[in-house]
Formats: sequence, C-alpha cells, structure tokens
Amino acid sequence: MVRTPILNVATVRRLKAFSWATDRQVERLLGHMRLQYVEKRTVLFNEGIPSDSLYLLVSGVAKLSLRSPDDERVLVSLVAPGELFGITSLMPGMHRAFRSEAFSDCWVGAVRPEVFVTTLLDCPFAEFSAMMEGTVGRWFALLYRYTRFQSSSLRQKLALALLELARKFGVQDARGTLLILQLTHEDLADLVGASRQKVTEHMKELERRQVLLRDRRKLIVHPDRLRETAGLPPDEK
Amino acid sequence: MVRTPILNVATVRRLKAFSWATDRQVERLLGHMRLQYVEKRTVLFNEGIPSDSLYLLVSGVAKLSLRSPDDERVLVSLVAPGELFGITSLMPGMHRAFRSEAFSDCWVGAVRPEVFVTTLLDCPFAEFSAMMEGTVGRWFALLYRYTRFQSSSLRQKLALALLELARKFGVQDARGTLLILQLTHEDLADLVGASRQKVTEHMKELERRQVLLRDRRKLIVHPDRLRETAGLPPDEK
DNA sequence: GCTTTTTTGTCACCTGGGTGACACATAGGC
DNA sequence: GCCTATGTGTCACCCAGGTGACAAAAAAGC
Repeated sequence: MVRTPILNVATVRRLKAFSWATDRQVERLLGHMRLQYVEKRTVLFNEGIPSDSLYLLVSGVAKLSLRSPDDERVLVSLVAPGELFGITSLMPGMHRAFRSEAFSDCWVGAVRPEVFVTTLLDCPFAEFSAMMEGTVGRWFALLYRYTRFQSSSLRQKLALALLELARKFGVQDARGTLLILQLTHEDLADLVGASRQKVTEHMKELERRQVLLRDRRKLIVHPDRLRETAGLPPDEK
Repeated sequence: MVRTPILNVATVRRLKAFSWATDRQVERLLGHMRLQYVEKRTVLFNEGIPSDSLYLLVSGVAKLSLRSPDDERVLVSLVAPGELFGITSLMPGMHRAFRSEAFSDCWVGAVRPEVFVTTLLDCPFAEFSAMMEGTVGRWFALLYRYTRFQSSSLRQKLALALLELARKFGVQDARGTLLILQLTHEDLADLVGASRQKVTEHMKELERRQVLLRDRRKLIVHPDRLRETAGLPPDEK
C-alpha cells in the first residue's frame, strides 16, 4: 500500500493550486476535501453522468478522454498534479463531458463544487454557476465540437457544424429547421477545416439523402438526421 | 443609415441574454453599455491584443476566427444575437484568443468586464477572474490547441501536443526539457488523433532533426524548436 | 434589362495519413 | 535471469480529402 500524502496549505502552495486564495481560505477548503487513492486505469467518472464533485489532482497523472462514434478513444488531455479537473461540476446541471481515469496511480482530492465556490469566492453558488454558464458555456460548446472533430470524417464534421448552427440560428419551419443565415460553401469549409470543393460534394450528397434542403441560399436542415449522420445518439434534450 | 435599436430590459430578455440576472441588475448593466454599429467585414478586435471589453451581440452575426501558420483563416465560431463574446476579458491579463469581425452588419454592446462582474455577481472582479483562470483556464488551453489542430499537419499537431505536455510535465534538464511521464507512441497518437505508426515515423524524424531526444522511455524536448515545427511564433512568455 | 462578380458543381490528379502485417527491442513479472 | 507482454520501427498498399481548372448558375450592380 502507498503512504497517504499530507495535504496541507504548504502542499497546496507547492502544487501551485488555488494560488489566488488566502491561506485561511485554502485551509477551510481542505477541511472539506476527501482525499482518495485511484489506481492506474481506474475510471473516476464517465462522460454523461451528472457531475457533483470537483477534483484536485494531488499526485500522479490523470487522463481525460472521450469515446468517438466509431468507438475509438480520443485522449483529450493529461492532467498534471496541482490541476483542478471535473470542471463541468461548476455549471448548473451539467453532465460530465469527458471520462476521467487514472493514467498512473493517483491521489486526488474531491470537493463539492458549492463548497469550493462559497469558500474561495464568498458568493452564492447558484449565481456563480449561472454566470459561468452564461459566459464560458460557449467555450465549452466549442471544445465539445472540436474534440468530436478529432475522429470524424468530413461528412460528420459538416453535420456537427450544421447542428451547432441550427441550435444558434435555426427557426422552425414546415420543412424543418431554417437557418436564418447566408452561408456559402466556403464559409462552411472554413468552419470545418476542409476545401470548398469537398464541402460542395458533401452538401449535395446530404441534399440527396434529404438531411437538408436549400431554398435559394437559405438552408433548411433536419436536426435528427444530422445527428444520425454525425454519429451522435438521438436527441435527449 | 440604420436605426439604432432600443436596448432595454425587455430587449435583453427577448435575446435570452443574462437570463440569470434580475431586472434591476440588467438595468444597471445596460447603463454602462456602449452600443455600437459594426459594418459587415469590420474587425472588432484582433487576436493577441489586450482584452478590455466584453461584448453582447444585439443583432446581426459576428464571427470568431484565427490565423493559422500557413495564413489560412480558421473560422472558429459564428456568434448569434444574445450571445456574449470576447470572454478572454474575464481572465486577468489575458489577450484576445481570436479575431472577431462582423459577418453581417451588427449592433454590439460593449461593457468593461469589471462592471459586468460586479454588477451581476456582487463580488470583486480580481477574485472572480482569478477563479475563472484557475478553473476554466484549462478548457481554454484545450480549445486553443484544438483550434490550431484544425489546419495543421500531423507533424505540427505532434509538436503542439508535446509543447503542452512540456508546459505541464516538463522539468529543466541539461539537455532540454525532460517530460516526467511514460508516454507510448500510442498515447501520443490518441492525443493528436493519428495512427500509432505515423506517430512513430514522425517522432523518429523529430529525433533526427534534434527537436527532441529519448533517454530510455523518457522524452527530452526542445520547446523552441517545437514551436518552430508547430509553426508558432518564437516564445514571448 | 444587361453586365460583372460571386457562388456552385464537377472534373482529373496528387498526397498525407490510415491499415495490416511482421520483425525487433524493451521492460516488467516472478 | 528468463519469459511474456508491451512498445517500436518499417514495410507495401489504399483512400479520404486537397488542388487546380473550368463551366454553369445565381446574385448584385447599375
């Protein structure tokens, strides 16, 4: 068995965690932190489950990953000692975006997000977390799309991009979701990082498959079918 | 010329912006917001400059983009009315990550981030922004890497990933920056979304070019040369 | 309306990176 | 120290998607 590390203010400072907080605040926070040992390869949390804890990596290396449509694992990031992870817990009702597992044997400290916020910021958790959602929520959505892009074909990337656009710029229409936006194939190509020509080809193909249709230069998309072509599970929202 | 839109609490509610704030707070915030008209194609801010304003898109469509090493523009996102953007301003001393320009003619409201935070959250800006940095800073770093990935070759992606690892897990060594991490080529492949074989090939090539070297299964990298192979400007930090 | 510019559609051809296969090297386990 | 499992190096081959080129169709000016 491994010796339990000592987690006190000095250790936290050495880890360069919570550098903005006072000693007093850190001390108070540590009082609420559960330290746990996580053996290599053990999953700490899985994507999609509700997020109720915020973690501090004390020692070892943790890993954030994501399962792609074709069941490959995308390694999103490696977490170093001193880093906070499981940050979705700071946003209201948000589920885990990534799976977290121990890349090597780890010691992690877990704390409830409400305790974290109220201890270090002295502001109601609900307000803070609504603020987070309203501001960095967009970053999160982008990160989500880009991590998906990693293991997607061009067609899937297009579908993902169009889904995002439908969410932002779509209005309901008899024929589907109308994008109130003048988009050229070149814009789409820049968005998914592809050539204009291939975008044209795939858009034609999506039209043929009735995933979308065009009325002059306005797009009308069918979100369900887009999700399907993107390799996402059917909508649950 | 275009009619200036009326920006009051009702408008904000219709835009679904600041949904978590009270009418009173919104009203106070609006008092500090400068409304401006931005003509299509006009650049609102450029990547790399200090960020001192937070923006609310009132009407039109804005665009966030990024210039890649080979001078292509990566279109990162399109901003819809009601969205906040220019969020780097909420983090201390952070520079703009993306360029923002008007995709169509726009009306945007600009507000100082300190005013935004103190009005809507009643908590000192410095504390809030340190908290942001300590928590969602990691997301931001990831987003940065992934947006760069978009227009990079495998070699560049590898260099970017290794740079991130060097920042997190590197210790100075006579021969360069030693990564205190046992990484297999397969791990690297998962990180950059490539096949194990090609990663092996490129790692060999990087060794040949003296961008990195290996001591048993530990990597020693040369960050300056990595930046160069990644197509990034020389370090300014 | 007619002209100019921008976008779309479709080629043929090239290339970076994926795949499968297999030999060799290394590192743990015991 | 030996054995087994895991990682590395290197093929030959294939394919998705990039590139350049050009015609047709739509939009935008005027």
